[in-house]
Amino acid sequence: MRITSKSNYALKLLVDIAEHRESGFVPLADIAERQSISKKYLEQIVPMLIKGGLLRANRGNRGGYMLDVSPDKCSIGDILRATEGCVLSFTIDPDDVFQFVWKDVQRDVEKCVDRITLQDIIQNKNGCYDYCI
Amino acid sequence: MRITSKSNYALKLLVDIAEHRESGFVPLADIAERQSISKKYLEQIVPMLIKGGLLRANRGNRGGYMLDVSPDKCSIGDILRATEGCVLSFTIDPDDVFQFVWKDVQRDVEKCVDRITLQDIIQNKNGCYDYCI
DNA sequence: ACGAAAGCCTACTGTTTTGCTATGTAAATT
DNA sequence: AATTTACATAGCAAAACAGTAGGCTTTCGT
Repeated sequence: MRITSKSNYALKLLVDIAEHRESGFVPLADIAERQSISKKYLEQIVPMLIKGGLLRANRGNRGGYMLDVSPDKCSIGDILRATEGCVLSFTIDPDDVFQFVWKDVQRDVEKCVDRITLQDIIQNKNGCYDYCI
Repeated sequence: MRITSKSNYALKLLVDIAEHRESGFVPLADIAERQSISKKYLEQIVPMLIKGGLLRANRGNRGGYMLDVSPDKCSIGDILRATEGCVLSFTIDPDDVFQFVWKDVQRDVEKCVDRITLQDIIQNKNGCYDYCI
């Protein structure tokens, strides 16, 4: 299993927006600079987060992005589902004898990542691990 | 995150060997045929499992493989660590601000997969999910 | 109405990983 | 010595990853 950089970028972006949510819509250029991520690459990630219901956009001058959920309702699982399609995938024949094993792993992992929210992360930037099993 | 077919093959191989462990060393050719997996591909997977301490080999006539741990001491986590290098990897800068998040996810996921053993899988082939969270 | 500032869309590219196949070598048992 | 097994290494097509690049569209402020 592997976490891609895309998911980490999405996390950075969402936390950045969450932390600047009083100032209205946050432009991507600002995020890209603050987080030192290629703006062009972020532009590809952002539509996934919108489709996933996590972000809302406003175009034009003074536009940008805004959270579409409260930080305590946005989990790592939500981010992964948005950026990677699903939390845990496998290329295994649907009627393989051991499919049930990986399905179970999938379910368990999903529970893990759905337990950690943006809120937790913002509050525990120093790493309190309160949300862990 | 993604489970590769290699891990599923390793699982099949280990379960097969576990189920035939009364008859001594199990030759790879038999496993390959029973599980309909390319023997040549299995030959690449098997050294990883040996290095991981899960398997023991005997060469020559009447040779083959044998479990080097009891089925209740061999977890899905052990298999993943052997075949994929680790349970959950990420290509994220070691001093990234959010490393701790993925480290925590890693730790949680590890707990999930270390809870499921070969024994469980052999006994619950019908999918009882007793070992799940 | 206009221009700048923002987001949106799509194509291309180098690199790495995956999922094998192929060929040959070494060891142990009979 | 012959056979049966495991061991080692190389190669290769397809997919996924991690971006880069260029141009188009919408909206706000003046």
